[in-house]
Amino acid sequence: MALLALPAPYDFDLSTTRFRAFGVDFANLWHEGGLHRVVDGREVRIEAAPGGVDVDPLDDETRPIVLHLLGAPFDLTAFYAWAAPDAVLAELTTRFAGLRPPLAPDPFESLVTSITAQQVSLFSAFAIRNRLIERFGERHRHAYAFPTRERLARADEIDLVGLGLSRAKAAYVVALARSEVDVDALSTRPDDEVRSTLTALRGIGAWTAEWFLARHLGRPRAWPAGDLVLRKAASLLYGVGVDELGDRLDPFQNLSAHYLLMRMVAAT
DNA sequence: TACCAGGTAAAAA
DNA sequence: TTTTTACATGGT
Repeated sequence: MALLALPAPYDFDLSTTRFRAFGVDFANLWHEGGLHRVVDGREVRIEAAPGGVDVDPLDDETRPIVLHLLGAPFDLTAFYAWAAPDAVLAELTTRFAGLRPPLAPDPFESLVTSITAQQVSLFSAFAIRNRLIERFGERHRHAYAFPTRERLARADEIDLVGLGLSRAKAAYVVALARSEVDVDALSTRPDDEVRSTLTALRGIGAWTAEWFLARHLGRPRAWPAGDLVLRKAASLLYGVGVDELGDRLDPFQNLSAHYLLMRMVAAT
């Protein structure tokens, strides 16, 4: 076990809320106060520590992936300074100081996770996704490795329907796995090209493409305007439409979205 | 029991 | 071209 430093401020428990708030997450498993995830075939445990997190094992293989998982690329200092004049965000950046949104380490996993979350409640989505992970993923000591693209490419749509996906979503997932699209290559493409490439695929609309930009690539200006909770936040906290709010939050739409969502999850 | 939930594509108008 | 509908499960 070794210390992995993260830029201050960093609140590990707050930042990992997503992995617990909607039920158990088999791929990002909370166990005895730590986060367990399979990285390159090995289960890694991450727990809070002064100045960052303790990671076991920490080496050249796990370090860059864990840093990405924990949202290290985000510049919270610049965001907080920029947010100060905005009454809503000033309050949220104080209340949720150290919230660093996690980033999905794998592009295929990020897309499949979003597809399972389309339309249905996140409690429902997590339950269905866990069954998908259990059926097609690989179990380690505690956490599961998320199903690989190769494994899902060989899957039968009917089996995915049996796990609770709609017939349409089952077809989206299998077709995505079998497609020719190089999802890893998207990381070097500009936002608009990522959007157009992804939305050309069946089952991936603007909402899913935008969350890919936000939660996998960590692009600062990603703004899932179609998101139901963001729409509620725009109306409730700002009294404006979600598109107008997106313009107002430029160039920190992504971090703003995460702080607004945390506010909505935390209620009141 | 019904209805809604961090959408999307296809059908109908 | 714009509007409506089907979809599947979990929580309330």
